[in-house]
Amino acid sequence: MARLEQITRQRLEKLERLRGRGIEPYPHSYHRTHTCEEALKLFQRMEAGEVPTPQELRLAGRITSIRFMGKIAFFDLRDGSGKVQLFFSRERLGDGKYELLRDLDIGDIIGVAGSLFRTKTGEVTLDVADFTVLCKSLKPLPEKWHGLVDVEKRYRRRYLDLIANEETKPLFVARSRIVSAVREFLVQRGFIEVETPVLQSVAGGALARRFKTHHEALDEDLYLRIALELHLKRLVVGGFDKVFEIGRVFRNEGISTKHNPEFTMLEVYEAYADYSDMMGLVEGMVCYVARETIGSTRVKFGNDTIDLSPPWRRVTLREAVKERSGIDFEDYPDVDSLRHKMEEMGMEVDPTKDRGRLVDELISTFVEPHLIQPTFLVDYPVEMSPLAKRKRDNPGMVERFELFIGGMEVANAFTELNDPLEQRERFRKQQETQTSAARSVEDTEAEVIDEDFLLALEYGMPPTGGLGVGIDRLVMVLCGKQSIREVILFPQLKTKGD
RNA sequence: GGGCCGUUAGCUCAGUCGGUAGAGCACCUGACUUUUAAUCAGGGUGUCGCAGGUUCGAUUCCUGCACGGCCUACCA
Repeated sequence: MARLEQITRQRLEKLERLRGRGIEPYPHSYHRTHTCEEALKLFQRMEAGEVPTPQELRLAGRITSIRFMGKIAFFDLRDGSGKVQLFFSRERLGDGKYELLRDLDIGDIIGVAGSLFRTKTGEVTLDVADFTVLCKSLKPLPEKWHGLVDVEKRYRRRYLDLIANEETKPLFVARSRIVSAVREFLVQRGFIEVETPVLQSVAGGALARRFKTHHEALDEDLYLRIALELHLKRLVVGGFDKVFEIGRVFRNEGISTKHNPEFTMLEVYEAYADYSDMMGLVEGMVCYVARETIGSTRVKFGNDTIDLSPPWRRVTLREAVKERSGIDFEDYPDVDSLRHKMEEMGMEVDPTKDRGRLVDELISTFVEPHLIQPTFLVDYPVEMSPLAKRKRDNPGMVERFELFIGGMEVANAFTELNDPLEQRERFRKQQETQTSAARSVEDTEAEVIDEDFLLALEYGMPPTGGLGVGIDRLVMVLCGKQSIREVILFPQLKTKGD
């Protein structure tokens, strides 16, 4: 700490020295003519004789390296686009201005004006005729060679990670392009993007512990949404036949390499479609996004290479579970028999879990870790899926699939249940099992049935296919990152006082 | 919630079989007109995560705590 204080003190002294010479270290603006990248490209074109040699360029950026050599000096200047080397000479700048360089540090932001040339070693460099301090930095940057390694600091001070580690910024640029490509794909197909409330009096559409908040003026408890589903379906009722939303949802559950309390979800609804159509849609979308962003449908993920080119493997949930665990859950039609079977196999089974949750446990224990290549698990038991329509030929099952890639659930889709009476009944059953499942204390008030949603269904929702995609996980797959924190700029960490 | 591991200078890391620490980068002083991990000569700047315990003495051993990582659990 003392070292840091000392460095800050030294920099404050430099700051005062600059002020003493009538230089404002934090001016309001600087009008650059080019970015670093543009400048380098321009010079190549100049050398090729395509454009005339310009008189003067103005660049601005952060100093990332300083090499003094007596009467000359080389700095590296970095902006959002790239890096350009700067050349300063006492001869050109004059004694007074050249001496000012001594009060600059790595990390300071400056504007420079000058002309480009190639050094002896061939690097395109700006011969600086004048420079302007744009921001004096008071803290030393992480070391240039190793960058910032400390994972906790990388997440808590992402700005330092972005400055110090070259690979961080491109990753988040890639994330941005992935989201754009998703949007493009859907918009091209006639889907309309909408925004629905984050603050909800009934947080439905999924079963997860909610974040609670309070609106003062209304004097009403509200919850952060845990899914986009119920509001988007209201819009389908209202005539948005093809609609989607990309938005943050919030789940008050554990944090892990695959879970962040707030994460980005895409939900798509298409009237007159069913889950098979959604399968084709997500297959096409992921493939399109991969080609548009990483330029390939093959991607390295840990020790595996994932091949995203369609068609993807489709296997029924029942077969997958049977294959991996040896249990055919159709043979155990009620909770007790299934639980006994699982206990027989030496699994520790939570006695409050209903049959749907037991099946879910079989999936996550036996099946999910093996689904590295894109795989659709198809046809789920009705107990696990209160918002999905029953299969045409098997009323115990629903038309639903989950998409797994890299051992993670990446998407979930179903043929939406649009029978308002059955929907009410399913909610009611869900509420029963849930209260008996002894949820956590703050959740004992359990899920209230969303009456307004049911009312909407009573007006009539066309047959509809719905799809949800975990955008963060999709980014993980496409960028080959095994922790969700690597693809979220500011992942949730515990507050640390210091 | 449980298990394992980590926390030493601004950054990246050594180290002390228990005698209060050291290297590179960064930083400070000086030299240097084509450097680019510049080089050369000097300079060590630290609550060794926090709190207890054992001990003549703890950064080191023990216990607890905090934060983080991985695993596990939880998780429609």
